[in-house]
Amino acid sequence: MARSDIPDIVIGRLPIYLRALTHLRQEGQEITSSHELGRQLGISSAQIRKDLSHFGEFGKQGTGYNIASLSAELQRILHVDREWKVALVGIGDLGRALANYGGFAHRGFRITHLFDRDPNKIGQIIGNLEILAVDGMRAVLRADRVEVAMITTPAGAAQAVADELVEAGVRAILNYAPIALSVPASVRVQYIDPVLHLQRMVYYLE
Amino acid sequence: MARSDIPDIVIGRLPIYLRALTHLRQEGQEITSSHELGRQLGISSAQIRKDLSHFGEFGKQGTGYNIASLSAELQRILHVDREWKVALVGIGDLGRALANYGGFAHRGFRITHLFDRDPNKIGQIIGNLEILAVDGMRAVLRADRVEVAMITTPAGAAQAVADELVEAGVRAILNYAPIALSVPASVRVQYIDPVLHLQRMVYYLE
DNA sequence: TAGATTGTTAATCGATTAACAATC
DNA sequence: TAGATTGTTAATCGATTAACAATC
Repeated sequence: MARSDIPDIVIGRLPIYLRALTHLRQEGQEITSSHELGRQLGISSAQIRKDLSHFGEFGKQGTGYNIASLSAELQRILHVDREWKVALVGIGDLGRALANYGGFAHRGFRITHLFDRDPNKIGQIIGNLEILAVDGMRAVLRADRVEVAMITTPAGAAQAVADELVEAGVRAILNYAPIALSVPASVRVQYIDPVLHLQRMVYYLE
Repeated sequence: MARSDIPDIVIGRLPIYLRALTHLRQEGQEITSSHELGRQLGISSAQIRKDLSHFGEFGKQGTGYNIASLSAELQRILHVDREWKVALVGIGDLGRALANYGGFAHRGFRITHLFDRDPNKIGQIIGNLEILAVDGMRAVLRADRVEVAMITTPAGAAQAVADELVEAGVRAILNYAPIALSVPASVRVQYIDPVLHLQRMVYYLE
C-alpha cells in the first residue's frame, strides 16, 4: 500500500505501539501478541493487526510478534531509525525543560539548536548548547539542514516564528503556543496545549 | 441529547473552538460564522455546526454566532466556567515550567498543590506554593477536594503516583510521563508525549 | 497433533459532508 | 427584499470489529 494511502489515524497509533514495545523490551520480554498489546493500550487486537497489515506481515501465527524486530520495523516505517535534528525556539521555562529533557534520545530526535530573541538569554549555555539569536535563525537552520522544530514562545510570537521556520526549510513543527498556526500544506504541524487536554476531561466530571 | 451520547471526538473539538473564539474576541471581533472558524482551524463549516447542534442552537441565520455568548456557552458545556484545582506531582524542570505557566488562568484551571518526593525539594516555594511531600498527598488532596492532577514524574514513578491520585479521589489525570497508565474506568486520563507528536510528523518527511 | 495467533475479509458501526429549507 | 448563514437531513465516506481460514 502506498505511503500516502495510509490513514493518518493509523500513523498516529504507530508511535504508541512502538512506545509500548519499548517498555516490554525493557522488562526483558521477547515476544508479544496483538491481544497483549491491545489489553495494555486499551485498543482492540483486531485494530492492531489491521494497522500493522498496512505495512507488511510482521507476526507469526500461533506465536505473535518478536518485540525487537517489530520495534525495528516500526522505527523504519516511522523514519525514527535515524536521529532528526530539532530546533527549539523560545527558551523560557518550558523551553529549558525540553532542552534538558532526556526523553528524546533513542527515540529519533536530538535538540541541536536553541533560539531566543532576548539579548540577555543569547549566549547562555544549556546543556552543551548555546542560545542563539532568533535573527540569524533562518541562515543557521538552512545551513545545518534542520527539518524539525518546536515552538515554545508566547502565543504572540508563534506565527512569526513559524513563518521563519518555514522559510528556513523546516517541514515539521511541534507548537506549544496556544494558537493555531497558518503554514503551507507541505509543512506538518502538531499542537500541545495542556489546557485543551484538561478541558476535554472535566467535561465528564460532575 | 444526553451528555453521555455525545461522541468523544466532538468533545475533543470544543476546546479548540473555545480557544479560537477567545482569540477572535481578543482582537475585538464580536461576530463570527462557522465558515470563518472553519477556515482558521482547517475544519469544515458543516462539522462545526453539527458539533454545536449536539448542545443547542447558538447562532442566528444570516448572521452567525456572537463570540462572547458562544464562548460562554462552550465554557458552561465544558465545565470550565469555574476554576478547577489542579495538583502537580513531580517538580522537575517540566513541573516547574507548568507551575509557572500563565496559560491556565481564565481557562478553568489553577494549580493549587505541588508534590515531590525529594527531601531537598520539599519545602521549596514556587510562585506562592510550597512543594509538599508526596507521602502526605492522599490526605491533602482528599481534604481539599482536588479532582484534577498532572503527573510530571519520571516514567518509573508514574503508575504508583496515579494509583495514589485515584485513591485520593482524583478523577482526571494529565500524564506527561511516557507510559500508559492503568486506572479505573471512572478516571479520565490524557497523555502528553512530545516524542509521539514528532514521530507522527517525520513519517511524512523524506 | 492441539492450541494459539496471525492476516484478511466482510459486516457493522460511526463520523463527515453536501445540500437545502428556514429565517435573520 | 436580497444575501447570508444557520440547523438538520440524508448520503457518503471511512474506521472498527467480528469472524475465520491459514498456519506456526
